[in-house]
Amino acid sequence: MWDVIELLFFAYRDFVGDPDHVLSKFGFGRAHHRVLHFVNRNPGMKVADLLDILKITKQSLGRVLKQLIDQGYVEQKEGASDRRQRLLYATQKGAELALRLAQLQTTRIGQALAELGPGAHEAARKFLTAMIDAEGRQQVLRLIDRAERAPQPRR
Amino acid sequence: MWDVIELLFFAYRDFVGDPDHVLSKFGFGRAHHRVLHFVNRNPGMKVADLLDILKITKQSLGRVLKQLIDQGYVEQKEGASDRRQRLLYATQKGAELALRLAQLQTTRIGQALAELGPGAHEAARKFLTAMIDAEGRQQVLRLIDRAERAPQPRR
DNA sequence: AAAATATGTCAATATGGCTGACATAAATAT
DNA sequence: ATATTTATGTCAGCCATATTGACATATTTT
Repeated sequence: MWDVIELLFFAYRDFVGDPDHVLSKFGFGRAHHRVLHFVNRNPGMKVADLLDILKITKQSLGRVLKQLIDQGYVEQKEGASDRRQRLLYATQKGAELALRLAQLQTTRIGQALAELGPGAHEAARKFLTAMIDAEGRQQVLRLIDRAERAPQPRR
Repeated sequence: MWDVIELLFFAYRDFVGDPDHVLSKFGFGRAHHRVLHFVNRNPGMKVADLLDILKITKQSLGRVLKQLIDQGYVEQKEGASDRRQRLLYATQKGAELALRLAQLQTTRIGQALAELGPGAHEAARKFLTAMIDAEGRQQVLRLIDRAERAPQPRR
């Protein structure tokens, strides 16, 4: 088990290291990446949803989100049914950056899985899923599933 | 691939969440955990080794390490052959805390692997290893291997 | 009209990174 | 024997990202 603890530490360190390097050139950090990633994947997301996913406070989110909006990576639209809501969308510029960052990570994942056999993707998915808190796990899977089958940006 | 990106985010979030909760009661943070963990696993480690593993600056390490030493979780000994070195050891108190934190994580890992089939441990290990930067990967594996076969605390 | 909700904002604080400069002791090289 | 390099520590200041608590606004629900 101890080996898994340490491998997870090192794997995650390198996994986030790729995008970190690019982000620093934009004056952004890991926090911006997370926000941009989830907004891009789930267009029309509410602020509250994002807070729930990231498990941070709205004050923490506020600063980062404001920067992304001010610099034109994310935009807000009033909710149609509930005008209090600010639905979040990645702009084209935002989507491009999100894609670029995700590609660094998918490249790493792709190479890793290619080194291993064919069942590796499924095995990794199952392992990671099982590592998530039992509560919340269904929610996470729903989120991913919904994003996966989404018809893509609706702006 | 995108699912793996997100699953890794959520899995890691919950994985470090367990110890974070305990650490906050001690006035410690994630940084203390990492230091204590590696020192406990690799008794007699040099400061330089630790810096290399954690990939942080000595100034960053300094503050955290000082707290662990001042509060009796870690102790330093002069290197036998090279008296400039400060070899690091977890005290009994430190080892106990490290163990407690590791148990939270091994419990999570154990439950996850138990949910999956018998080959899951090996599959997880291989996947995580393949996710680590190719350079450094051997070094990481050697580190883990050495710790694994170590005869335990030599103090 | 009152209460609850979604969001934003102000102010203060903590943690854990960073850079740069400088200090000390001990080992190594010339 | 002196000079250089190495291992470590420390001071001072900066930045990013998180926190809590209090309060403000607009809108929806009761």
